[in-house]
Amino acid sequence: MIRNTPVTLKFLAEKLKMSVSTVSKALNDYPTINEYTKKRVQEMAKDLHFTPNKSAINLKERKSRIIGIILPNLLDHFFTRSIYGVEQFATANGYNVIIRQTHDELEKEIQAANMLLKSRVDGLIIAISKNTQNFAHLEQFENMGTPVVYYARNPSFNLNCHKVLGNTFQGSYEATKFLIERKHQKIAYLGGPKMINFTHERFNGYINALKDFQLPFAAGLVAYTDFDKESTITAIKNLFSDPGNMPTALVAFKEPILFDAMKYLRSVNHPNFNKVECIGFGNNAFITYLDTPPIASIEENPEAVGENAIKLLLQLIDEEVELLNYQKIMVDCKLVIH
Amino acid sequence: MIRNTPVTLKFLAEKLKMSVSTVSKALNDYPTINEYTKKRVQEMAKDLHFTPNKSAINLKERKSRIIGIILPNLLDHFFTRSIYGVEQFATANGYNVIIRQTHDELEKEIQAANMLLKSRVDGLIIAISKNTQNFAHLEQFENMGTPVVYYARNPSFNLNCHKVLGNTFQGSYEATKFLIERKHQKIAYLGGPKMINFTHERFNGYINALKDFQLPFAAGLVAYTDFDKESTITAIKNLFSDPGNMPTALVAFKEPILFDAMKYLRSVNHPNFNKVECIGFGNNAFITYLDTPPIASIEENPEAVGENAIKLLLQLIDEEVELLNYQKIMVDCKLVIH
DNA sequence: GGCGGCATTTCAAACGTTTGAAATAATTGT
DNA sequence: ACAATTATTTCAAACGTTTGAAATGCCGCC
Repeated sequence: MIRNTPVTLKFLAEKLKMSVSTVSKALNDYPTINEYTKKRVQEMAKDLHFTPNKSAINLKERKSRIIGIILPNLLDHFFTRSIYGVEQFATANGYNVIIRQTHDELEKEIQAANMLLKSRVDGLIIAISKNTQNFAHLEQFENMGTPVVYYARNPSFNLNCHKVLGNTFQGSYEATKFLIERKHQKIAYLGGPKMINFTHERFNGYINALKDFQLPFAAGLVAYTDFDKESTITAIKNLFSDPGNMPTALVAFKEPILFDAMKYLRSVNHPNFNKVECIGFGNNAFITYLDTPPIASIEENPEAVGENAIKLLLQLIDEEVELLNYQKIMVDCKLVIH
Repeated sequence: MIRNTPVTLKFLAEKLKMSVSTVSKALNDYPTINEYTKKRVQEMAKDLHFTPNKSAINLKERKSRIIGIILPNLLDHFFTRSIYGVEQFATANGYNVIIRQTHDELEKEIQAANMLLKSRVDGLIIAISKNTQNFAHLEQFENMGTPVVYYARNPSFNLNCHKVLGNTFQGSYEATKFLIERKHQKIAYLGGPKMINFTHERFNGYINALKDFQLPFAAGLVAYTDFDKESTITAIKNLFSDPGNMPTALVAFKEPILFDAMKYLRSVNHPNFNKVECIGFGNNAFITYLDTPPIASIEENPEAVGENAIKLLLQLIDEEVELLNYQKIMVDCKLVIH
């Protein structure tokens, strides 16, 4: 049986022949309400399956108890895992989470931002798309006093904002150092899209490790891919083209890229294939199923990144942290040896 | 600069020295409003970055333009991919999506359902947890006239409800048939948790294919796992324990399970290891990176499942389909040969 | 019997929007 | 010039909740 008249406070009040405010206060356990009245109201509410209307409460309280999260996609394990951290902590604190994917398209990001703005989310967590250079659609939030935490992807440096990021420099450094300690002399770096800041930070980690251990840098040992298979193969061809400068190890921007690269090397029966020791960012769960897994992975701890982001956001919402007192939180990576 | 007074219709009205209703109607392009007035209002709204308050609109319109999704988790590629279908279609129709994970715990499912009920979602799409036997927490929605679409996981048969499911029987049948046509005589079936209806439907597909092609059924060729590695290994040990009844092919409930199984067989150097031809449900993108991939995969088309679910839900919301006219939509699987 | 004081309930406004009905202003025709 | 018509704007109520202030009822006490 479907109920036509919705069960509202008013409806309960009429049934019980008392005022709306009494009902409201009884349900919210006000001390001025008579115990017996409370019991009557609460029983009736239960019997009729009363559920407070959140829209009304939100309107009254000028908040939505919703936090928005904008990210490139959910197929990338980093983001999926990061959401785990966010969702768990958010729901434990009574917040719902609206997730919007951008597929790395600025247009979709703007659309999502506008929709979430209208929905009056209490806060926003965002991993910007790789094309985001202009932040007007995100600054709107702060103009309205809605806190925004940038996470996972680093916006351009001149933007003042709250950030929670993987310490990608450190991860890259450790991986390179690890390979150096294994006596590699020619370590290649396969970067991601140049639009993503991490590409350069990881490069810096790589280059700094080389420097610290007095290894020479060779431009021929660095190449970039745009995530798609084609450009990865082009990049890997370039890296392994100079017979006098053949890499024996590789640090890759991301594991799926690394796997594409390894697969290509194997498919062309590259003479050095099983000598090359590889490390990629990610530590994908599927690695255990590979016959020839990379020697190690850089575990980025996405759950911790997500958790730090939501924790900071909730502090900003509760004004435990000043909105303009910009925070930067770095989550260290961990080298996992397979 | 953070604005203290929120930009509301009232605020605009005061600035423009006109009534709230004129402003509202101007922004909604009412024909009775003077063109010049409209222009003035719209410009002012733009200048002051007016964004209508959704909570207020929701309250007025008695809807939220939010649809809820409850599912076990986001790490399973099936669900992640299914969300893609839902989200795309939902946002194209002006709906936001709130996703809640249950981690297959009934308690969390109930919690999520109650929260979404309070939030007055306009509709719910749910893949029930493996422990869901009682549906009281979900029937509340229909009592309020909020449509619910069960998807991906099949609730118990005596529940009258809208369903969008993968045609798991057909997928299982095709896979088995394929293996039979490759002249296998001893085909094993590795099922999932017995609490999940699909486990049995897939078994039926398997058994029917055997029957149709006059292959005998052997109880020793069937085993079940509970998703975790340990029980998978126990199951696979059982399947491959009888030397007189050694399987030469395997249909598995899900690919990660299959990979665990294959890995185990390889690790113990099982004599039959590279003779066994395997097929699992999923068609995981990762397969391309395996050195010894399964011979084929059952592609479940999760995006299509999600898309059908949201399409049906929107039709129910728009009352294009009667709420009590229960629909059952089956999405066929496709055998993908590697 | 009237009154202070307490317990309990109700009033009324507010949150920001929408919308049919009513009011007002502008225009037309005669 | 004035009613009749049309164009435009405003009023007022509603959506469902919360909450401080005001009202009511009840008790004992002198």
